[in-house]
Amino acid sequence: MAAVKENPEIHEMVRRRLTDNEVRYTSGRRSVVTAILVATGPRSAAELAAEPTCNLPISSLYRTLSVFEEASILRKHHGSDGVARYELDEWLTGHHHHLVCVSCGLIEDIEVPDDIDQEVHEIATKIGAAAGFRVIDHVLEVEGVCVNCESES
Amino acid sequence: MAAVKENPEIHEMVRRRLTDNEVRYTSGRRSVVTAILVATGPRSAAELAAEPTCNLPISSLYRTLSVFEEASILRKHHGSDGVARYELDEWLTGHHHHLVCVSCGLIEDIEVPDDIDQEVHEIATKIGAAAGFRVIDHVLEVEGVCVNCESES
DNA sequence: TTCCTTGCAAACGATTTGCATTGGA
DNA sequence: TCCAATGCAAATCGTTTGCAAGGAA
Repeated sequence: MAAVKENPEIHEMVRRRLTDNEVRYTSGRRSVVTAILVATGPRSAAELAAEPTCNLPISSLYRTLSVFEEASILRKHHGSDGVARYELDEWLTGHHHHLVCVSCGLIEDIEVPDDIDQEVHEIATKIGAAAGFRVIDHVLEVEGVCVNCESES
Repeated sequence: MAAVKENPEIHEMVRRRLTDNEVRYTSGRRSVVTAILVATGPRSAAELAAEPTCNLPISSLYRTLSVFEEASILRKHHGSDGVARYELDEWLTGHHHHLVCVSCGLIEDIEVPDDIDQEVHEIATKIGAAAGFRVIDHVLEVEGVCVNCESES
C-alpha cells in the first residue's frame, strides 16, 4: 500500500479505532490486518484468505472485513470483475490513487504529489458544484497497460 | 447520459457496429438500447429490466448486455454495492465522468470542459508513466452529497 | 436449411446469515 | 459470568450457462 505508516503502529491505530467502536481486536482480526499489510493494492477476500498468515474461515473473514469497513479501517472497492477488494483507509495510508492495468486487472496504489492532487481536487470541486453536489472527495483512476503486460505483447 | 448524440441516430450507430461484428440487431436488443437511452447514468440489469420498454427475460437481458459490451457499445462499471451497471460507451456519448453521491449511491454523468479534461489527462499520464504504465485513459469520480440528500439532512 | 437468438430452468460463485459454541474482559 | 466473536453449514443474490425451441437470412 502507499507508504503505510510504520507497520507496528498500524496495529495499534487499528486497536484504538476498534476500541472506540466497542469492538475487540482479536487474533483473527489482527491476522487480517497483517495480511493486508503485505499488499500493494486492494485485495479480495479470497486473496487475503490465501495469505498464509491469515488462516481463518472465509465466513469469519467476511465478517471481519465488514467490521473493519464499518469502523472505516478498510475501504471497499469493486474492480472490473465485480469482486470486492479491500485496502486500508486513507487515514492509515495517506491519500492515494490507483493504476489499473486494463490487460491483466492489476491494481496498484500510487501517490500523487500534493500540489498536483490539490489541482485535481479543485477541478473535482468545481465540476461537482456545477451539478449541485457538495464535493467531499475525488477518485482518480489511471488506466493503462502495466510493465509486465507491455513486455508480453 | 451525457449529451447523447441525437437519439434516433444512436440506434443506427449501434446497428452498424453490430453488423460489423456479424451480430443481429433484434427487437430485444433494440429495446435494451431504448431503455438505456432514458438513463442519466449507469444502470444495472435489474434497473433496465424494470424499464417498461424493456420486457425481456433477465437471462436474455444479460446476454444482450454482454454482446453489447463485447462490441464496445456499452461499458460496464461496478458501483459501491458490487452490482454491475452499464452505460453507452464514450464513442456514443462523448467522454465524461461521474458524480457519485456517497449518501444514496446515485451516479450521474457529468461532462468536463475539454481544456480541463486535457489537464486531468496530462496529470494521469505523468503519474502512470512514473510507474511504468502506458496510460490509455483516466477515470475521475467526484464523490459528494447530491442535492436531494443534502436537503434531507 | 443453417446458424443466430431466445426462454426457461438449473448451475455458479461471491457474500451473507442462523445457530450453537468458544473465548476474552 | 456474560456478551462479543467464531466456525460451520445453509441460504441469498447477482450473473452465467445448457439445452431445446423460435426466427431470420
